[in-house]
Amino acid sequence: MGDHPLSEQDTVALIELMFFAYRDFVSDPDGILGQYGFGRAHHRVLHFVGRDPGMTVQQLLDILQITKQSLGRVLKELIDKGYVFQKEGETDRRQRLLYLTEAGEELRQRLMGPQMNRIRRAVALPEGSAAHLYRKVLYHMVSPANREAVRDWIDRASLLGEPKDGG
Amino acid sequence: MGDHPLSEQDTVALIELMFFAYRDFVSDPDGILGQYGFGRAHHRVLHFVGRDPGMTVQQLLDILQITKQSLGRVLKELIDKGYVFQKEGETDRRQRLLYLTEAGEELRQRLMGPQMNRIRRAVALPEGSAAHLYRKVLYHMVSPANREAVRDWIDRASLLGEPKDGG
DNA sequence: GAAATTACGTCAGCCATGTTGACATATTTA
DNA sequence: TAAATATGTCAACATGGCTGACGTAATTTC
Repeated sequence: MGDHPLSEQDTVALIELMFFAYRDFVSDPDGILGQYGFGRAHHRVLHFVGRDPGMTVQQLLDILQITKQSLGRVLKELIDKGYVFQKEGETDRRQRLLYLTEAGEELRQRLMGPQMNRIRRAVALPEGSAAHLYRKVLYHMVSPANREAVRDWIDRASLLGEPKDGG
Repeated sequence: MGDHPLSEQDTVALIELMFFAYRDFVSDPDGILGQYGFGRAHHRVLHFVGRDPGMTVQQLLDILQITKQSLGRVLKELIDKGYVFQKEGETDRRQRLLYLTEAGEELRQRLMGPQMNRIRRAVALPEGSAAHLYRKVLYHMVSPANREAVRDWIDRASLLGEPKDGG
């Protein structure tokens, strides 16, 4: 079942939909971020730190796949403006564990709202269980070399109900 | 059926997958583009012009949703390096209709190859008809205000088998 | 205990690609 | 003839990537 490859037509349509969907997907947060003098890069940091409070700088770099210099710039701004703070690691005092302040968590939620609505709207189709399939499809669109890291993140993140510390 | 909204957990996982998937989705073309001294912006122009040869500059602007100054820069480079050429409109001589040269079409195909593989791989799941659902999901992730334009594009592009002109 | 490695920060400069605002030219429409 | 349209271009600026180099504190290794 289902190993008829997609037609060229259909495949190209999906490529283009990926472009349009992503463009609009990030447009809501972009508008909010502007009010704070932030950009997309700040959003990513807020999001992932909020999901995994106490993560190290290196862990964040691994997820974002950018250089520490790029991260440094936005991280500094988030800290200076009071949305993120750092704590010295207890077992390894070289580490600067990352946490959101209350304002940071509020902003993170505010940014996530429209995207959650968008996802829920998109997945709430008469066909029903679109969510499961969609998740699989997006997962398989990640490069094989990155899948373990992505799966680790998703698995680990799903365990992070309560903040570990840092208030 | 299926109007139970997605759990917060699942929704956030999809938001993150969208980020990871898009990041990797554009990574293959990025590598190729580097060899030509081009970037993502050039890719978009090559792609859409190749899909709709003879389109006007304004049509391209509407699809990309960028300013004409931004487009102007990359378009000029693509023309100077011989991947795109322009033809005066026949009915309206103010227009500069856009076409790919042979080199442009070759590069476009080369850039599209890895993305087609990626989509086909992602959609070829045991569940079978993921493609249809996936298309719907991505479509519904486009902002309502943009859906008509996106649908128009997809519909129109599906009719463009043969180039209209321009050799 | 000295040396190497690691985690992190920072300075400086470069590049790609988006933005706004202003202005010019040719052509079409009213 | 006047106004609107399609396109191009100049200048300045912002964001967020990048490389390369260097510094410091802490940990690990020999």
